[in-house]
Amino acid sequence: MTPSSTLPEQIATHLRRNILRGVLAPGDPIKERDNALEMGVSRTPLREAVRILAKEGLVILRPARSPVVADPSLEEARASVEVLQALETLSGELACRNASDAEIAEIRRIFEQHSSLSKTAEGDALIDLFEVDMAFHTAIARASHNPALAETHAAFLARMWRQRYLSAVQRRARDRVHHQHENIVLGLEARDPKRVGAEINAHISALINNLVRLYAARDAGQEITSHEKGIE
Amino acid sequence: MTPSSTLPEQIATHLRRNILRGVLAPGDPIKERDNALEMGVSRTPLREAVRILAKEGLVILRPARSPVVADPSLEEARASVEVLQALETLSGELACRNASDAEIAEIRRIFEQHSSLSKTAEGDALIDLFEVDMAFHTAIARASHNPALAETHAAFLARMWRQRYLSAVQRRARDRVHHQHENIVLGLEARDPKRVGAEINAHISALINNLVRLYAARDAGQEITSHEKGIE
DNA sequence: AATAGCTTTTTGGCATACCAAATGAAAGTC
DNA sequence: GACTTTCATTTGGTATGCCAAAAAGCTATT
Repeated sequence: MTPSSTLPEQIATHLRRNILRGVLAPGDPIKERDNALEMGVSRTPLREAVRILAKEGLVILRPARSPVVADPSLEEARASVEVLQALETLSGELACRNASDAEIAEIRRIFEQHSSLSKTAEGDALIDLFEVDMAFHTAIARASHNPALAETHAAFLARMWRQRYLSAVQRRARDRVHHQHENIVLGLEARDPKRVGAEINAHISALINNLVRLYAARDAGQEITSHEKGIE
Repeated sequence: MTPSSTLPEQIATHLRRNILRGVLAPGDPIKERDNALEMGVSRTPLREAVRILAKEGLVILRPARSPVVADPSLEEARASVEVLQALETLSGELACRNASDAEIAEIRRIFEQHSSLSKTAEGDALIDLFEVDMAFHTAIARASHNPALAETHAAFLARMWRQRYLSAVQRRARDRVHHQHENIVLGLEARDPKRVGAEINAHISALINNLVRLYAARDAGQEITSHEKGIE
């Protein structure tokens, strides 16, 4: 997907995907020796890759300890999404002012691609669906013509990657997401900052609600998981 | 010699101070070999330190090229301050909801310290004045009780350190800053998010105006600087 | 049999050696 | 004399080796 120029970036992308797909579960340690040999690279670039993921908030660094895959509490996730909300709202408002017609047309194209995928996606295709979803939001951030904003937004998106993934693949949410995305696109085409801002706010608020439910479900299943661990 | 933290972090702090104090001028390359030997450390930790500063936006990384001390254009600075504005506004609004009375009292204390310093500060004391100014805004961000927000805010503050410093020490701005800070404190004590948000917005907007003037002045003096360079 | 202390092993941190790409200078050609 | 091409030097990127600290396992003692 990303023919990233530098090696550490490629490794980071690889690890990121593994974290997203659950191959590396939250709480798992990332041992630099093992992963380095496993991926056929040396420890140095892998080390840098881990720093990149740490900066994105996907892994936690501890002094003189194995980094571990981040496992944010509900409160931590909510706090990050709150910031994400402010960033995306600002993105939308600025995009109304600064985006070119071509950029808005591109955003609509991504929206329609997402909509059609959304109707059929299942199994592994869910990851594709999700990546299109992320591309939609990223395109809006870039259309703000504010590089610092787009960059920070991308960082928070990456940080909430897993949470948004778990939320986005739920069947029940898809219709709502479709309509909210549609309204955002319509607002951009009308270049109506108020409307876009309000729609994005509602969109992210729904995400927060989803997260609350997801965490509640996860915590309910926690006991079972610990039983399984005991059996192993 | 390991009182505070990890070695890369210490190196980053050292370089950061040098950048902010102007020892390393904007545009200067950071050659990892030279700096490493100069500081008596190896390239590996210095390399990591540079990455930390890059993440903070103080240095720019280019593929297969020496990193250079960032020298943001007016448009880049304006873009960053725009994000800072959104972050500080959100901080203020959340602080109205989440801050403890003690935290708000502390913010007032910082405000009053800043006000009294502002009346007399000159020369080197300007740095103290400025640091109190930064502490004021940082305290509000922390009072939001949103760690992700406080962290990101701190990052942008560091990124704009030099710009805000140049702006803050201007005599002409001091009265305005005093009144705006006062209104922010009053809004916080009344726990009125609308008011705090509006005041912070105005405060940062004034900063943007200041930056425009500062950059205009700097660009006017640019020719002289380039003459000096030519002589060297 | 349980626990405390010690030893072994694992793992991350730092230094350094090697490699490849980019830059600047010098020389040769048009 | 100017431009291009090439080669040397500089500099970042990567691999690897060594070291110190932490975790785990074992033994000895109570």
